[in-house]
Amino acid sequence: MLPVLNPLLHSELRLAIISTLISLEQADFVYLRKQTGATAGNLSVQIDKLQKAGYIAVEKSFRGKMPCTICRITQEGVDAFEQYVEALKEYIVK
Amino acid sequence: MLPVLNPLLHSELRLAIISTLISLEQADFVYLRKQTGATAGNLSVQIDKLQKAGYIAVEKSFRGKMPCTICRITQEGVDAFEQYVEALKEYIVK
DNA sequence: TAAAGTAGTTTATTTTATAAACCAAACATT
DNA sequence: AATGTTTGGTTTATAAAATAAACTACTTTA
Repeated sequence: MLPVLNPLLHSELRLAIISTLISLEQADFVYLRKQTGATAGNLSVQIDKLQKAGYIAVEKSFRGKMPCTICRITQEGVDAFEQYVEALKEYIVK
Repeated sequence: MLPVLNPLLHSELRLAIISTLISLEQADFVYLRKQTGATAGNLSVQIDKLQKAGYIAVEKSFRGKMPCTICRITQEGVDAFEQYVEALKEYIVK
């Protein structure tokens, strides 16, 4: 039997967010929008889900006078991602 | 920008079906149920979608007196899967 | 012949993803 | 100084997808 794919990570946009944060360890909302091509609303919702799961940490501050939302991956997020990738390999590597 | 993941393949169950058929090139409904752990209803629906997309070919026959649904991957399905895997690598390989 | 099992399909429900609408503040224009 | 536009989001509504539950049709077994 094929392993279960963590449903929180098996979503294009959430995977894109995590994937970006894995190699960058910090990115703001605007950067994530550009990197993922997502709409602001969708990005906002998915960031929220990842935060509630403890996979990312979100810090709201200001850059100058503009609001700025900074995201970082947590250790829990790194672990979940690595497990997800291992499971995924069972599907895509013969 | 990260590439788009074919939404038809970026689904745990449909990916499991295609993944199984890639290495087996033929499998019946019962085997797919065991391999994926899916319910019969869900499997039926997802097989249908893959067939309508032209990614698999479905042949209904009888084994003795029991109905038997045999699935095979098509060339279109192989191509789509390979493209999907390439896109996915952008997400999971740093 | 009644009950239970097999191989599915159809339909209804729940969950998820996505888009559209909105908000508050900043900046730029006339 | 009001008016419109852009930025950086959030909230809410809608569409699409996954899943489960119910059903069908037939077979096997007791």
